[in-house]
Amino acid sequence: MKKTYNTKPKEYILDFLYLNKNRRFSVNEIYEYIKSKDQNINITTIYRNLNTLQKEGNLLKHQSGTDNYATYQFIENTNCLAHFHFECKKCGKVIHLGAKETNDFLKIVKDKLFFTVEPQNTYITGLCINCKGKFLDI
Amino acid sequence: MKKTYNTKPKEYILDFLYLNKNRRFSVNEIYEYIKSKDQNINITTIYRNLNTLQKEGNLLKHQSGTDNYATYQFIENTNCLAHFHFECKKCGKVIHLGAKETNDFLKIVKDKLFFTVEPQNTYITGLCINCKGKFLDI
DNA sequence: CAGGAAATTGCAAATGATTTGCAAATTGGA
DNA sequence: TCCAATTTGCAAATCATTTGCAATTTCCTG
Repeated sequence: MKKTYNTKPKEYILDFLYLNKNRRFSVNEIYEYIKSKDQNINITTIYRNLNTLQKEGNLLKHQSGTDNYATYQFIENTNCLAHFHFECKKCGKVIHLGAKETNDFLKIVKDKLFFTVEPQNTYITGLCINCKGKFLDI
Repeated sequence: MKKTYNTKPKEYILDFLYLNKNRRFSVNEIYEYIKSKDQNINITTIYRNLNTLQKEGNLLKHQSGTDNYATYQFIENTNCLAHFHFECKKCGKVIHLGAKETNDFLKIVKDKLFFTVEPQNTYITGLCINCKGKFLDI
């Protein structure tokens, strides 16, 4: 097992993650956040730490078809193996569907299509109740 | 309305698309395909044509969190407004869930979570019956 | 079927996010 | 306090994708 050391860059990065649970953010957002705290941390360090966190399974990495940069997402609830997630494409809010409703649906998918879904990785986008109606530009 | 001209590069690109409906492919795959036909077409031209097709709504663009290149997908069935799609992450096969099952599920999502999904844009990944069991490297 | 405007292509260079090499600095246990 | 292992910062490299521009192609019109 590899040793790990606690450092100031890591600390600031984790601060950001805990302040921004469950929503997507870019590397640059972290960079600006840390700069706003008057800390001078190299963006390479942020990339490296995020990659490590992702490999350890603590962070999801997304890449949209339109933006040319990745976004990351720190999931609060680690007990997400058994349900779907819905993410509002406007505000980024993540909503967890109950395990029963998820499983009822997945059973239908499996029986009809012989298709096996891994719901922990499944984010379905749409609009939450607050943003619906406000959001016009597709 | 902008005019369009038919050209040899376009022709080869469309050939590829029709031969590879419903599965993800990379720009480089098209490039290699056209080279294998002894045609010399600049990769920039492929990029430009795919971008146009995407803007016209005839092509989906995906970007995974791990690969650092985009993939595209040419959807055969244009009547996909009312159902979910399941895509096998190994072979890329796309399966269409029936409209009834889709709507039953979306009704539950809306009633319970007040969340509105747009199913035509929803691709849920997992494993199809053929690939399940063969696929080990997460 | 020749002329010409508009679209498209090819090429080279630019862009921009992300990664890598390496030396210097930091961490935390002995 | 010492030291091996890890982590950081910096600069340069990488690599997919985009852009500028001149040359070529398309196809409509007379």
